[in-house]
Amino acid sequence: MPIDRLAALTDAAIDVLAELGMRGLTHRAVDARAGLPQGTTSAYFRTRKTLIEAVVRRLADLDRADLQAGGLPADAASPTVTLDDIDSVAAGIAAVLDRWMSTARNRTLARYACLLEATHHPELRTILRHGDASRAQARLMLAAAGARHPEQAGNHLVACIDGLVFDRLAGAGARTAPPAGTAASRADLAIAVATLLRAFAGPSSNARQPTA
Amino acid sequence: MPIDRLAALTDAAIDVLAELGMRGLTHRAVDARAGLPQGTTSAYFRTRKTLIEAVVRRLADLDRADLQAGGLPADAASPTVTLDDIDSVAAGIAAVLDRWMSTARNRTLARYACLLEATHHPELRTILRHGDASRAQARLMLAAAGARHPEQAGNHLVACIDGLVFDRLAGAGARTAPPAGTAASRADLAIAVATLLRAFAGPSSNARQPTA
DNA sequence: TATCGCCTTCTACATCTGTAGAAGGAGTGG
DNA sequence: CCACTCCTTCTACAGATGTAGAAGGCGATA
Repeated sequence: MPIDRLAALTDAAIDVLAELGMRGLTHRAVDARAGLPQGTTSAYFRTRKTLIEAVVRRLADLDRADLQAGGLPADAASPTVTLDDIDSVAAGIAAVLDRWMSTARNRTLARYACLLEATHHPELRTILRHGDASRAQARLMLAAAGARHPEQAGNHLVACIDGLVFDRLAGAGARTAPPAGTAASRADLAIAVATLLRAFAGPSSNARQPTA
Repeated sequence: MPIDRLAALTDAAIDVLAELGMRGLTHRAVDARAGLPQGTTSAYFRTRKTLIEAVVRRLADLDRADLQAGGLPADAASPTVTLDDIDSVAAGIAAVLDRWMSTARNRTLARYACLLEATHHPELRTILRHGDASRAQARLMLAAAGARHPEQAGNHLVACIDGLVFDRLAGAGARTAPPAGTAASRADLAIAVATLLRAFAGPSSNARQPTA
């Protein structure tokens, strides 16, 4: 099983997923998209489930590589990023997000499709731990900044940032927000992210703790 | 075309969509779910596209009804809600969100599936203006609270709140956050929403404006 | 009551999809 | 040169799916 063949197939599958949706993800569609003869995908992934699992695994791998390339340690063992200059941190995060929405648009859309799929296929959830590394980073950042409940605040922060991305890709933001890949998009995102960082790092996020 | 029959079919379709995903949404599956004889859905919605459009329309209708029942004016002509007591406003919003994730879970999941679908079917986007009313409300609230760029801040706010919901339904929050429908869930959501309201209403969200 | 129109239900069928296995071919070791 | 193995490609086929139209039933109207 040549590894480049597998990568080509799973990458094609990710594109198909992004462009045709979960419904369009078929063995034959992946063959066509990859420019490989019919039957190839079926030979490598005998069942559809294995195909989807391969996609999910590949998404996780690509995300990990992405994080490392962006300078953030994926294992979160070393807290490199601090909140000394919130605006520059926000700008960095905004740049990553903007790439997710432009260059890596298909990958991001495919990930959302898989997240939705994991809702009724729990076995995907163990692989698709999207954002786990980001979450760990966020926790460390917020803890270092003095947040009183960094775990909770980190979860909220990452969920909100994800919401910004989803909104621009699939929600109303697709109409209203500046188009991805532009400086305006990054600026708008940076404003939102900076606001979030300040909010969740500051004392206002510690007003109360859930009582139950 | 009896209206109750149509409603039964589209409601069943929403359930199918939430439980089986876009791939499982077939005429026959809707028949089965609705407990109606095979061929019924096919008779009412000759093509699959009309079925999906009916689902999207129904989702929009249900959302509108939901907002009105919740006391928020759907047309946003009258700004009833102010930010005088942020915590109580946040608690109210949290209650609505928690209902979306428990009682109305299927509907919410179906909406996300349709949003993703609208990515490659633009004609759905005109119908599925999810959150438009909420956005208008948010703008008014933030403007009344003195935000400098209420339009932008409102968009960010609604996107973030949606992110909180999506995270709990399909993301990591499904594992980490307190289960929907409980007081703990509402409390946790209320903390996050209050933080967001304070952040986007306050001056910190007005640090800069996109330059382009 | 007979006829008509409409709503419902059933059936047909071409196409698509998932999955398995056969056929072909290139490289390797004897 | 032959046999063997593995990878690739092709073909088969059962079942699902989208869609159209026929058959059946039921109330209204003359």
